Amino acid sequence: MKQSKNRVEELEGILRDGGVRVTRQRAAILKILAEAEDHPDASELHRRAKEIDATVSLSTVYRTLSALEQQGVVQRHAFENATARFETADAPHHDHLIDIETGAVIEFRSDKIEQLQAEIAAELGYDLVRHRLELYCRKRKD
Amino acid sequence: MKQSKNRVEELEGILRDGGVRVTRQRAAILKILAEAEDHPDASELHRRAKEIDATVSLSTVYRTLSALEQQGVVQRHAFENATARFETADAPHHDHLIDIETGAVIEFRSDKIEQLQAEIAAELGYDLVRHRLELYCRKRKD
DNA sequence: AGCCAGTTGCAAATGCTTCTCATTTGCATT
DNA sequence: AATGCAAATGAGAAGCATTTGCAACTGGCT
Ligand SMILES: [Mn+2]
Ligand SMILES: [Mn+2]
Ligand SMILES: [Zn+2]
Ligand SMILES: [Zn+2]
Repeated sequence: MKQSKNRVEELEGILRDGGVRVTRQRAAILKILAEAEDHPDASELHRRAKEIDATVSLSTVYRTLSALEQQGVVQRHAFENATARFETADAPHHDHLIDIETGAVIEFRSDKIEQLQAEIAAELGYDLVRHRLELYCRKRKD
Repeated sequence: MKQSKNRVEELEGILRDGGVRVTRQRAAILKILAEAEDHPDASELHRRAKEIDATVSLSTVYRTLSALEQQGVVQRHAFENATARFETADAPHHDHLIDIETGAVIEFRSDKIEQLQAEIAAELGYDLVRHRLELYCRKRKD
């Protein structure tokens, strides 16, 4: 709670510095994003944001998410046949494992894979700018 | 040319065996798919298929692609903000590098990465069913 | 307090993909 | 070769997530 408040102020600062106004609606969306521990989509964020400020419209959620994405504050994910999902970009880079039975999203990180990807790109004459790695899995039956 | 003809007949056989009728339209779409050396989207496949059979409709392209996908004959890819792209599933598994400047798609395969992915899933208590790995790159300036 | 470009809500538009339905067709059977 | 019928087709409508146009509002700076 304390930290998420600081987080929100930090995010608001980033916006202001980027010449973006911190409106009532954006403050609500930022708070929701900072508090989120999952990977909500726009309509879920809208539902949550309305609890703070009932006037927030879905358009503004989308517009704000796009703005935050451009500022590098938020990351957008497009998992297999699903609507776009979002998370704040404060945590260090990680990839996702999706439980194809429940839809649960689990984060992981493999430095080896990260390195191999850069090597592959280099071998092909490219610089790796970003990547997408998603593991679609089923819980192991033991 | 010779091989692609055989490939088409092979594909038609797979369809027939799966209880799917081989229509004029589907034959055209299969031929186009077998000949394709890139990763065309539905509308591009439609454009190409019409050169063989002008009556093919975009609806049928989509319907046929879905059918072929279910039969495991075709694979669908959803690259970053782009329409779905397709390729036949006869080649061994590989992942893709996308040139973010030109849109070019380059195929690659890393057995190390493939193995690491399975290991990561296992460590988290899951069986890896399928995955998606895309490298978004820029050509190296030397 | 006053200004004004940035922001908003709403509704309409967008773009890809899927669906509906009347009509046609593949193909197994005579 | 003719028949029967479920599967497949074309055309357009519908679906759905996301974006956009616009008139009204407002954050943040004088
Ligand atoms: Mn995450
Ligand atoms: Mn490929
Ligand atoms: Zn990664
Ligand atoms: Zn792979």
